[in-house]
Amino acid sequence: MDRFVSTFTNKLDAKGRVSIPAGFREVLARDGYSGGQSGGGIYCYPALDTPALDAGGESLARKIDDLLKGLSDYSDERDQLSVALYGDVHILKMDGEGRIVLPEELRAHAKLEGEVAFVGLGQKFQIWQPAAFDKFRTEARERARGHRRLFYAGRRPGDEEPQGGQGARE
Amino acid sequence: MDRFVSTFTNKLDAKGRVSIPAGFREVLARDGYSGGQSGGGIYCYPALDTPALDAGGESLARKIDDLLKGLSDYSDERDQLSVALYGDVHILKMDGEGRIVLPEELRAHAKLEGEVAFVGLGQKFQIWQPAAFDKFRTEARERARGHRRLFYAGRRPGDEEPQGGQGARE
DNA sequence: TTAATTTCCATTGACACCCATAAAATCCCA
DNA sequence: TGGGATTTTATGGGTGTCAATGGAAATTAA
Repeated sequence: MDRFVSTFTNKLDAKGRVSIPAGFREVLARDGYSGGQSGGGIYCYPALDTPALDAGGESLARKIDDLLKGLSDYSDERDQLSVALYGDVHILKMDGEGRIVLPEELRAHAKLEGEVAFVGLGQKFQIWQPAAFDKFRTEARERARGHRRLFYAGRRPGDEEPQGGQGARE
Repeated sequence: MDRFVSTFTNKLDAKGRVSIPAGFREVLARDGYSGGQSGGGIYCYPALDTPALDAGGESLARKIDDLLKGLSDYSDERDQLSVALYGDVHILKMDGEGRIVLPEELRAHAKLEGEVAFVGLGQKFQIWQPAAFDKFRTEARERARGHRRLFYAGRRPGDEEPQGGQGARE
């Protein structure tokens, strides 16, 4: 696996620790995660538009860099984005059991307590309060339904989806 | 065989396991299935519009990737679509006997218990509760009959339904 | 020293892996 | 071409392993 996929719910203990799903740990390892001082760690920061946390490894960090490079050096826009993207970033490292500690600031933004949901989004993953995520997911599905029309535009009706009906039988 | 065709019904055991039809396993193997960590596994997620599961191999995964590539990186829209497309995906791997374990979330969406039907749809396949699929299939036929006039009016004769006959039967 | 982390160890339970059996399909040869 | 022999599938169940979790010990900070 080389991208974050699927959703897992783990427990946040009294010390603020939570296990990173084993599958995500593998992706992070491939992405150049190094617990050691030199490099990596997990990049984690409050999502801009939702009560969730964005998180990922080196490739996510590089991506943010690239995004900023595109903006001229002394623009207001760049400054604002820099603050928004870098200012709240926390670099988390895993303990021997693959757990991280979520700092208070991050927990507060996503209103985390008790249980947290890890949601794979391909190149990065998000951390949600499970109930909030359920709601968000429902809306996301609605919208995906709408977008599907775009995806399949230009195809012949009945292509791809089985709705055409005469699918297989035995 | 290089695509999923026909319908097979297998048993879901007490551990939530079910055998993938041997024919489908072959297609998956060709599609680059690799039990190993690096690559594939079977991609499986709740269908958007029906109480069924969509499933397939690498080519299905790539298809999802392609859909997301078109979206700008840090848009809210992308996050939502990512959730709908990646967040619900489960990566299932087969055991030595060619079985997969269906997680509770997936079983719930399709109301699976006891027996499950594997329905080949060419590039991917679906997993249904057998009774629900029967019902769906007959209703789909009704609808198809009703709409056919609209769809194909004015077309060249012989341009019949897209999926029409070649839908495998067994 | 007291509080707060971080590291280490123990428990639990889910799941991957292994072997066994039954049913079905395929082969093969008289 | 019929039917026994062989191989493949499907399915059931035992068991070892690892992920997730809880808590103690050790280290650092204040």
